[in-house]
Amino acid sequence: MPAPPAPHTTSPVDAAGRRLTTRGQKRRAQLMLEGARLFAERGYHPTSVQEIVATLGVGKGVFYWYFSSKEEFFLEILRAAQTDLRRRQQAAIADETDPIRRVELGIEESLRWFREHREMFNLFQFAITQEKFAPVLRQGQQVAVGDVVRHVKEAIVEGRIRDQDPELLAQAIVGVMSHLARTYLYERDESVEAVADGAKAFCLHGLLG
Amino acid sequence: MPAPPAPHTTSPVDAAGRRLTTRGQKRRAQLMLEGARLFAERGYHPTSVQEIVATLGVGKGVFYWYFSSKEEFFLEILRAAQTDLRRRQQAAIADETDPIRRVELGIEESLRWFREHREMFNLFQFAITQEKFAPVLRQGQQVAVGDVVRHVKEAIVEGRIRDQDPELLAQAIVGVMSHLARTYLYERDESVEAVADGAKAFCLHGLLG
Amino acid sequence: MPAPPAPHTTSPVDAAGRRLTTRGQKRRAQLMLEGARLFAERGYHPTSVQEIVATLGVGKGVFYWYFSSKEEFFLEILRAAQTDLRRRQQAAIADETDPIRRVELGIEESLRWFREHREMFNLFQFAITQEKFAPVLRQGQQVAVGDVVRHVKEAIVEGRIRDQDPELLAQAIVGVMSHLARTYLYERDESVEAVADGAKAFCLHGLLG
Amino acid sequence: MPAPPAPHTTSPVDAAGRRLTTRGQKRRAQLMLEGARLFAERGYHPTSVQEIVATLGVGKGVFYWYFSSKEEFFLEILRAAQTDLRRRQQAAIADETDPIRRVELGIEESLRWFREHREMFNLFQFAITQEKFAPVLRQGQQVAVGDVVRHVKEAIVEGRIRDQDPELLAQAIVGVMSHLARTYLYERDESVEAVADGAKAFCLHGLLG
DNA sequence: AATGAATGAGGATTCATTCAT
DNA sequence: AATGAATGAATCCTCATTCAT
Repeated sequence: MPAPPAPHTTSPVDAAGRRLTTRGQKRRAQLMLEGARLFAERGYHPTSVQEIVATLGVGKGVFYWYFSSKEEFFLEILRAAQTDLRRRQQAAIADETDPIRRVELGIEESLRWFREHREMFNLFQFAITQEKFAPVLRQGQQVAVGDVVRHVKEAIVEGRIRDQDPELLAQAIVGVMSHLARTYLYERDESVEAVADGAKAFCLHGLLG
Repeated sequence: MPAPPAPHTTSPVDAAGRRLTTRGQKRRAQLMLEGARLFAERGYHPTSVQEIVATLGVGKGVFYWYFSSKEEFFLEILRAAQTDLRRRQQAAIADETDPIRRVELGIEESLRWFREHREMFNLFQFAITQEKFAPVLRQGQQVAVGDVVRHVKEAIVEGRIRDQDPELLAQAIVGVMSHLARTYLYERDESVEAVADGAKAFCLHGLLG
Repeated sequence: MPAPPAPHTTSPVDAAGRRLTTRGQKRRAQLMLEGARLFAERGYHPTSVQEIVATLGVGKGVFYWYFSSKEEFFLEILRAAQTDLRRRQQAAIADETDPIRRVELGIEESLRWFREHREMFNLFQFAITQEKFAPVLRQGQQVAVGDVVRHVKEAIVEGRIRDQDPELLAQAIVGVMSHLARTYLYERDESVEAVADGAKAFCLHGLLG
Repeated sequence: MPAPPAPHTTSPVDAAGRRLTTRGQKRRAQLMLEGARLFAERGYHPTSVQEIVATLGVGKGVFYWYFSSKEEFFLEILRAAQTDLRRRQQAAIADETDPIRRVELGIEESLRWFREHREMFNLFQFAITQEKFAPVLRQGQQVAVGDVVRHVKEAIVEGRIRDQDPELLAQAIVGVMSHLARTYLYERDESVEAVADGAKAFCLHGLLG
């Protein structure tokens, strides 16, 4: 199966929708990086636009040149992160044909990504609780679940997984992964491999298996 | 095994630590109920103290008579909810001696509680993302995990569960439960029983079992 | 010259003008004492009625039983202090016939009183700057100046003081006294005697004398 | 003796420490002028930031663009006034070599300054009673006293003033001056010259001289 | 005489956003 | 593209005062 085409990402634009120069793209990216960091550290509401631009040593005008509002800015961060995470997952399983291995590789790569993007975990978790942001999050998660569902279905067809609701299984996997990521990756700073092994074992065999 | 004594909850006090009259206790509870509802609906930061008291038709001073700050108020809500959830879990498993059944009953009862207290789910989720509130949440979750760990250990001793890190197993269960609660209980409004069955099956047997 | 009759102090009343029981008088005095202390320590505005009653461990109702408002309460404190100071000055000079000695004794006794009532100094100073309270203060100071003026006039008649505006001299004396009290009595904690000697020397001879 | 160089005043900055444009400096000065006026008229606490900005017809944000807090704003006013007063005193005595004349010129010029800056007198008086502001005031007063002390010492060396504690003398002079300023300059609206003459006479000769 | 509870106007401060330059 | 300045609604919280009991 060929790797799916890279998701069509719209090229970065300013608040008025104009395409950006190279320098402009750098600024925009800088803002999003810094914003994600600060939002993760202190929360969305407690972080002011002022703080974000001050950290970069620029004026407030810059922010509103690139983003139409704080809310849109945050959404943009969420979207970009989801896109990036998905790309990484896809790349990780591209060469694997065994559906169960694909699930395992997906878990591993996801944990690796979350390890590298600590900030985003809290941001996702927060976003899901706010009506304004939840839709974007849900959509992204649905995509991720959809990916897993495909593998699970394949494995059910092959008779390697009991015949159950594939989506429920996929959701459960996502639940295990994200909770273990928070607990072991962030709170206890354990290695991706250790956590991934635990997650894979539990997801495949449960308590009794 | 006798039901454990109800945890000694300190009697409600006002912002200055004075004990409350019956009327006062009622007001305090009213505020917390309404506060939880509003925080869940619109978020902690977007909900103002003004809105909370306005909903009850009382003056702003009332709020600060009972709570020293909005932050403390929120913490109080979190603590009370955790205490209540735990009480319910304990009560549900009190008469069961089989450790694996205990885990199952715990899952069921937790989902039932979350179904009845929709508001609290989002609140917990949000709280865990904010440094100010996370400690309280983590502590409560640690207690819950500790409960599960005890059952799992027992079952490992009895040779009914493979010998693995009991805490990791417990954490995975919590992860499954909370993610399924969000997805199926809240977003899709399914029945507690259906979700509980799915959760139990996954937790006990995993994908392959 | 006979000692003037003790100033007719109206007997203490509650906020509605009713005469007080012995116990009531004690409470009232307690409140004023504590209020003066707190007002001096943190300022009039920054000190809340709540704090005053809390220090005495009583409810807010008590305060409003005895005083009709915070403002009136403060005025009452000022009046009582002025009355007390004057009584002490009068008593100190009662037996002295030499007008210049009388001025000296007045300076000494005033400094002694201020030493014993540190709180009141700041309160007076503050009150004089607020339009609401200044009239009471001015009136009290005018009385004090009037006392000195009488002695000075007498001394001028006797030819012992140069013929100048007696009030200006009296005011100057008051200025010296209060500034030296602040600087040496409070800020540097020197003895009443030392400060009094300095004040007397300066007031009698000036720089050149 | 050449006039000392004007004290190096740091150029005005906004609340975050950034240097200001010409327009910004004007605004900042405007705010301080208006603030001093209002604080003097109604007191520090009874005057709200809202009132200050409303008087200038600007938004509340303007205030916090230039000053980090109401407290800091007040301190800034105090500091600026003290600096200005000192500059005037220095300028007034620059060309005079006789130490006693210097004291006299200092008294005169100070009274003139206070006449022109009625607002500041009350502000100083108030500030000295509040722990938050007193340090700044005391420091300024210490500088003023130090100036006088120098002249007095010189005069003592020349044998023109009796050998006494020069600082006590200086403090007494300050006391006379400020009390007479309040009484005659403000309450009775007399001329600077008349008050200055009275003050000088008293300070040089005292009652008896 | 006294308390706990309530009121609600008002205070300092923040902050997303806009605008002139 | 970017800045400094400005806006003003909204926020949390305080506090003098009142009231029912």
